[in-house]
Amino acid sequence: MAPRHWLIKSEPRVYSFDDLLNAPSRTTPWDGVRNYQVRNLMRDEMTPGDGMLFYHSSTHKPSVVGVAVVASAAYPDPTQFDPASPSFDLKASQDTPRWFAVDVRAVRRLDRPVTLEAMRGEPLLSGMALLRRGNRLSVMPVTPVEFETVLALAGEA
DNA sequence: GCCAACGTTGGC
DNA sequence: GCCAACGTTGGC
Repeated sequence: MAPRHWLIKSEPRVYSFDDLLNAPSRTTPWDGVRNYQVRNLMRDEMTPGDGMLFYHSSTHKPSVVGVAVVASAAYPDPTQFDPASPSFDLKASQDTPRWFAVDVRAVRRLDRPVTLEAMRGEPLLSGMALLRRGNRLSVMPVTPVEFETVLALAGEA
């Protein structure tokens, strides 16, 4: 199957694209996801090599700031089993994990971040899941055209 | 800090 | 299975 594309949101005060660039092997587990739609996307649809747009939310100028890649298949999110983690889930067990994570690796920072405002102004992105009213998913699918259009808005060929 | 939108929970 | 209450997200 052709590689798919995704957009992942993160609050930069919590975990920024720079944090990912500075992580060992520029890779981190994308764990702590506690939304079933997102869980299903990660578990059932993500494939290593899928391209990702890294989006900073809840900040002055919400923007896509970097490109990343899915770096592992989905695996049970260890934080669900850790009573010390804020993402601990009493109802999850090793036999029947509820939550999944994938590893995410930074590819490159965008020369020019692509702001939410800029994306709203681009007709090719009019159907983008991120721009739909009321959408709050932290991971969502992006079409190949949308992916390339965002890169074009960032000044990349 | 406000508030709209939406997911989850739990009583019935 | 309904739905009100509550919590969270995230742009503004």
